[in-house]
Amino acid sequence: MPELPEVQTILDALTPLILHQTIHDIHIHWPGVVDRPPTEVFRAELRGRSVVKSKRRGKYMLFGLDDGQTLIMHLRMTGKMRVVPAQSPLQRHDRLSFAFENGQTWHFNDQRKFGRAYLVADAAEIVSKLGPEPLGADFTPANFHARIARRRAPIKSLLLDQRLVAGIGNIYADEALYRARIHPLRTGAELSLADAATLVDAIRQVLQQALAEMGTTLRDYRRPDGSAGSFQNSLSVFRRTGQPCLSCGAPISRIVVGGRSTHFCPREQPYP
DNA sequence: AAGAGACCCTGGATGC
DNA sequence: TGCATCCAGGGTCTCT
Repeated sequence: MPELPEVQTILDALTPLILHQTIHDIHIHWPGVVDRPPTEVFRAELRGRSVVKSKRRGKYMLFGLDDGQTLIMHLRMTGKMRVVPAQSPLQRHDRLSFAFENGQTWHFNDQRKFGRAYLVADAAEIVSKLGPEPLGADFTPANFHARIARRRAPIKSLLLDQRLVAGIGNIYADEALYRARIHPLRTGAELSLADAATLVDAIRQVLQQALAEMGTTLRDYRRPDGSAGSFQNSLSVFRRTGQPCLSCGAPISRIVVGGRSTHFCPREQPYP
């Protein structure tokens, strides 16, 4: 569930708590959390290491280690991070814990077991398939339009395709399409260059605002200190089915697109 | 190649 | 109250 603004907010809060702290033990509470390498290799390689830099790529968190390897984590739907004293009790759904020499422990908690950890020599192994960062310089109307121009899938589905643009999930896809006044079922091929430019701008604006508000808390998302974001108070369409459009008053519609619930204003976002 | 659907899980909400 | 069903913010895989 965490999308770009939530992942960035979590990483910003987490980084100062773990940077340059030496890991002296690794506890894998549920082995499926480690995607690669095999769990015993994962433990052996990480013991004695420290994180020397961190960054976000799409919805992935990348932790550069002092030996040059990269620890990559993805929160998927319900993943959370917290850093607490070592004597603090484990919580239900804790999947992976890193104990530091400074007496603090970094826990990864994930109710639905979708989240994953990867330890790789080259981060590209995991993130090279991702499209451009939506807030980066190469996410331009011309580039985006060129990549969707021959696609017949609904634009809503294309926004969720991380190979086209990285970091957008269901909430911000719906919110961006509303701001751009584009119906979610319009296909990529139907969108003009001007439409693409409007959408690129809407994506940037909604993500920037959500970053400023520290993300959207619906049920599970929490920052590492347990506090919530506030963008849920700024949602225009997401999970507002039947409620009046903030612009025209028409009731917000909910449909399913590509298996995902999709919310839009039928008057502000007409199907042409 | 691109698109649709199943699947991985747990638990909260809803319906009977 | 108890039980069944549906639903969830993501990503990957298979099939067509």
